[in-house]
Amino acid sequence: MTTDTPARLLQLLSLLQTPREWPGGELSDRLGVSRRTVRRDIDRLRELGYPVQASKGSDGGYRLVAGKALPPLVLDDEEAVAIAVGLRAGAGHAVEGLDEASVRALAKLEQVLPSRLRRRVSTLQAATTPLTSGDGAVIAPETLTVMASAVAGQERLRFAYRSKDGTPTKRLTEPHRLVSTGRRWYLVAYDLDRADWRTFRVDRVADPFATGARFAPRELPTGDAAEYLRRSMYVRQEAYEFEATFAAPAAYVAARVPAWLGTPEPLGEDSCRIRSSVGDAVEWLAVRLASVDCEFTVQEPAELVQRVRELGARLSRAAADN
Amino acid sequence: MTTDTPARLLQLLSLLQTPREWPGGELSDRLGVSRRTVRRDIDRLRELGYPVQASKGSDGGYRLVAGKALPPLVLDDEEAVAIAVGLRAGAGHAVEGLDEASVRALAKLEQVLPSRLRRRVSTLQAATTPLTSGDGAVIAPETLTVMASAVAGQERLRFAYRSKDGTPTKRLTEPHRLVSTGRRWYLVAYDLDRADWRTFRVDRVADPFATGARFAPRELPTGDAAEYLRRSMYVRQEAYEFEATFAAPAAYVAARVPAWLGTPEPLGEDSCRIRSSVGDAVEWLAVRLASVDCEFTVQEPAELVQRVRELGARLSRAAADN
DNA sequence: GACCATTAGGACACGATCTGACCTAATGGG
DNA sequence: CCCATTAGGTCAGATCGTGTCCTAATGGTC
Repeated sequence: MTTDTPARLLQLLSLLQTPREWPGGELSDRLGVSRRTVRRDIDRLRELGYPVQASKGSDGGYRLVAGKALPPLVLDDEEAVAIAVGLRAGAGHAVEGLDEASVRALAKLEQVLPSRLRRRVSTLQAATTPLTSGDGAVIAPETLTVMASAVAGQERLRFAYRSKDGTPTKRLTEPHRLVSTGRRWYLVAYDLDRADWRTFRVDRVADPFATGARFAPRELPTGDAAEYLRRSMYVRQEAYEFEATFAAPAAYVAARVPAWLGTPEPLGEDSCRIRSSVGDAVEWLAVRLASVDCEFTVQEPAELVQRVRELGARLSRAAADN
Repeated sequence: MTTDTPARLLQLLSLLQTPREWPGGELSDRLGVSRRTVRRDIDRLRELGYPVQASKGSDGGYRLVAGKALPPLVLDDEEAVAIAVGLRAGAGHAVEGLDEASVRALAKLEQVLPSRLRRRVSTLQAATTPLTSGDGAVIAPETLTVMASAVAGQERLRFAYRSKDGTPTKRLTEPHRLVSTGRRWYLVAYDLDRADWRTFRVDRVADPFATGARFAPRELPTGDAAEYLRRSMYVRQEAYEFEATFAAPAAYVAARVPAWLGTPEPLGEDSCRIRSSVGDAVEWLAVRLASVDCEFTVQEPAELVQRVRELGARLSRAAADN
């Protein structure tokens, strides 16, 4: 009665998202309108493109099914927190090509997340393994979401940056795009003080802050942000070539190794090899190989071999002592 | 013009969820109504509880900020896929107390996920490390979501179950609740053939299928599903006690170990100890300890010590060969 | 087969609501 | 100071939504 039609439609949408059948009578009770109006509302939703499936007969009812477009998701508190925590935990090591969308979704969610839920998210998140790039470079999820919002909103971004040799600087930028390379995050931005394009490693960024000042997007000289990043990476030669052989079928190994690490090529029935290039996360790679749970050998690089040897010795000490 | 008011409100809500400022003029253009109507719509949203912040002056505009309640999330395709993949990946090892909500959110999302996106999700998900309970027991995310839907919709659930000694059986149940114990998933359900309550390990379930037949919820004899599970677990005595000492500050270790594994207690400036009980995931625990990246020793149980020793020897071989 | 539940939708009348076109006021930035 | 923005009042007319009647069709159960 007092609630108007649009509000009722939203409420109806949220009810229908519960995975169960709703008889018209129950809906009309909940919404406080007549059955006829409920039918009309369902019609309206259908016209809007949300496919409401109806089953006739006794214990029939309405139910929202998969359609062409995704309806607005109506989440309860716990579900929202679960998604936020899940995305934060996964933000660093998500599937290739999906991490940017993941951060965008997180930014969208956190933009409207009530503060009480925000507190719960950060408490729970503290209980999880922190977001590390593999070699201990920790990225706060807030950093990523603030940056993603600034990119989307075309707002200038101010932050502190620790350059490669460790000297701290302050930057004022026009953020262009956030790019992830499997394990590391980069910001491609126009540096206003230096009057040129730069790429920044996100794990070296501190206290990012959207100034609120809008800017008109510039044309990136190379065209694509990912390609621009690849070029500037290429100059720095950040990759190691590595090679490891496993005494197990390729499928077995593939299932236990993240895809961006490379695809195992079969060397026979019970043996396969991965050769690929990887960033400088040699420490982390050793542990990852150990978790495959089969015999293996490492060929290159020397650093990795050395690291595996050390880890083996450490484990032997751990078991021998006491 | 042709779109009616509720549709326009939903559209407006989706526009405002982009993290940027929207001037009234642009909104009125996009929505195809007059500026005055946009103002009125904004008013309506505010009355519905969605806090729309407005900034005056040139380049001011509207923006949706965090309020008391969570507005319906309007996601684009990529964001939806990112969330689905993220939740699937995290469903097995989510933070304690959040996994059930996480699965619920996933079920809600997948219920309305268009089929083209569903395909993308499963492709991408295949590229990720599969969902394992730590000791190789793999759970398909579909299994969890089908079960969650059946629980929520009070529909009977039919599935194949591999009992402890490996014999396959078929079950017809009234699913009551899905419970996660940090690393393993259980379904508490009323088994119709056996006419009694049972708990099922989800990793032993195959081909779950909601029959569509509704049922009236029964009273669980013990009251709480989690408590019921705990009792039937207690009988089976599934836990090992373990103890490990690290040559690093407690904070350092805490940051590199999942919280459910236990909290490190400081033993001095540069040393700490974790003692806790854990399921039967000894193989996996050894790798996890190795990833802490500091010297450590393992005291108990004997299986874990043995496992660490083996892993050390394997790594030494891996580095020595070639 | 009969019966009962459900969804589906037409017709109509009354009232509520929505919209656009005018106003004026207030505010922030350059 | 000027220009952009948001904010809101008022009014007339059209539009829309609602509840109360109908009737039809369908699926399950006894």
